[in-house]
Amino acid sequence: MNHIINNQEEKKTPVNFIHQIIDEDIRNKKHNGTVHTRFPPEPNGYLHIGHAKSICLNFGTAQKYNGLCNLRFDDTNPAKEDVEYVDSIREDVHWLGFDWANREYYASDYFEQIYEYAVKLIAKGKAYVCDLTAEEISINRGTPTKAGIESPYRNRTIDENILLFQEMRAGKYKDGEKVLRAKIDMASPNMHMRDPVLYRIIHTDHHRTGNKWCIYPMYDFAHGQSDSIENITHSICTLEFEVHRPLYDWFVKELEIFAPQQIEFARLNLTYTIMSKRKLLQLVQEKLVKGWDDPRMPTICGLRRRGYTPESIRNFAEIIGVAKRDNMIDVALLEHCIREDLNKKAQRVMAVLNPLKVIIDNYPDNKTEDTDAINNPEDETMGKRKVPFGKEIFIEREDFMEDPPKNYYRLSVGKEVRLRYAFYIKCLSVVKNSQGEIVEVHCTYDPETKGGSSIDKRKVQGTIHWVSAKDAVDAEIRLYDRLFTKENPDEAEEGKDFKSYLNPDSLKVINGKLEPFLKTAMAGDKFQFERIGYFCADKDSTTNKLIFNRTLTLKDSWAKEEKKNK
RNA sequence: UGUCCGAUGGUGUAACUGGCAACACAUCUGAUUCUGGAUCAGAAGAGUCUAGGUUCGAAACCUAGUCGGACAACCA
Repeated sequence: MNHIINNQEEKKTPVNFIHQIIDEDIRNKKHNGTVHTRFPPEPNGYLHIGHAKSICLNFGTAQKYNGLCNLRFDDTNPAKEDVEYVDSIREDVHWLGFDWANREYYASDYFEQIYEYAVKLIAKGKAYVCDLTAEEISINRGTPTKAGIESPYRNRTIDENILLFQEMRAGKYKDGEKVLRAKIDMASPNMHMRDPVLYRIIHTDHHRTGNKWCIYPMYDFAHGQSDSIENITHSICTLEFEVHRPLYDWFVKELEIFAPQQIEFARLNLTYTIMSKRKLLQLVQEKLVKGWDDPRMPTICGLRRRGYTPESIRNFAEIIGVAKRDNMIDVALLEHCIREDLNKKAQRVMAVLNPLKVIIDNYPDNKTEDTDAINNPEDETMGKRKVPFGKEIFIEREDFMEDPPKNYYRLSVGKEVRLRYAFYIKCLSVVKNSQGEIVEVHCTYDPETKGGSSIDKRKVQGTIHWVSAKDAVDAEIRLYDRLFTKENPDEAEEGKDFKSYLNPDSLKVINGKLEPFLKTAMAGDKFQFERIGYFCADKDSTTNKLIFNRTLTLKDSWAKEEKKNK
């Protein structure tokens, strides 16, 4: 029985093309049916939602096929890399919910082995030391439509090459003076096969190997070999490496080592978001955001601070699928994923962000009482709490209107609404200041409606949230919105760049009134402020100052309605 | 005037590998509701880039074209 259900479920979930390839490999008993993947970040920046897609794919694939997934740092360029990034990457992958046990590897762990591979290539007459400058090499490489020309150093003897390469390693030469190149084909239609550089000289300390090396392998000469050393069966990467695959395979063949299979998929693009590490770094360095973990950033740490859950991000990665065509996914889908998750989990609470004072004229002057509020209507096990009620309360300014449109359910003079979990109140009058702004609303309450329902079952159209003025807790609320105003900020018009489309309203800081339950909120705690949105306590909070980040608003069909009428 | 890759509703992903396009998001109705949330029911929206071909039958296979992307760091 169980079996049948599982089968049906499997049919329902579409199998992406990578898993189809793996299924086929397993059928053919390739690698004895085992699957071993890796997630290979370069520690030169923080991970973002695009990496999350890759992480979920690599670790998820290993899980699905009962295989393993390594975490491997691709640290072959000491000039750009740093331990700060290593630490953040570790933290983010863990937070997303994946574990690599003791399989934390570094390409730099393999430098000695990779060096030996290079020597082997030289010995086979398949690599040579070249004295051309970077610029000369670039010119000689030709263009995609024009063949390159061979380096004058291409035909050095094997012995000479071995010696020179040893000397490079020994530090005899300055940065840029010599490189080791593969000897392949300067006329290849694939630019990457035109005698690519294998090793370059960089006299810079490496975050792990210190000053042990002054020559470092290039990506192409390190990545595939690292995969091979780790017995990676399926080396999953993004589309731009597709043209590198012939070179990847060439090294494996010439070196006669274990052959992983490189498979490429399309990277994630999100509307109203930039994903380039370089551009994200620019936002941080130019202080256009407050750091890598600014809640507006698409970084994992930014999303975490914004209030996203790992589950929601994993679910998102699952839903968007994996394919080879370029894509631009609507952020609304990401937002749907977090709403769906938080709706099930978030503690409900009442908070007033734009307070308007309401005085209940017929409520006894010094009385206070508790009302019972449900913590999460989606999850009974979360129980109830007490919310204090009194003569003076705050309600949301938007929940009162002097001349409301016909389908306005909320409070206005002469109308009755329900205060959530408390009483029905009816508005009598308003008090205005000299500018004509409403400063107070006077109401009467019906003592027979405690808890929020009346004995006579009379209907009220609206239910609004409130906070007892006397008991309210003040808090700073950071209202975040999308960082860019343009769907694709990378597609800049003439004379503009992505920064021209930064949303000036991506952060608004206000002060709100919260129900006292929130007093003890800890950084990272997530709540639904009823009728407003999802919020989470920020790490900037202190014992005497609470700070909340808005993760996102609730869906608001009234706002939609209002927009339509305009 | 190169090589490689791709093209299915607004967006993304499917289609048991040849049997007349499904799911999710978004959109719009309606029901329901002590959150204008959630939930439930429903609607609209593509005939699969184009042209040929193979076939009883093509989104799928073949050919040509069109459009889009990647590739000319001593970056990854």
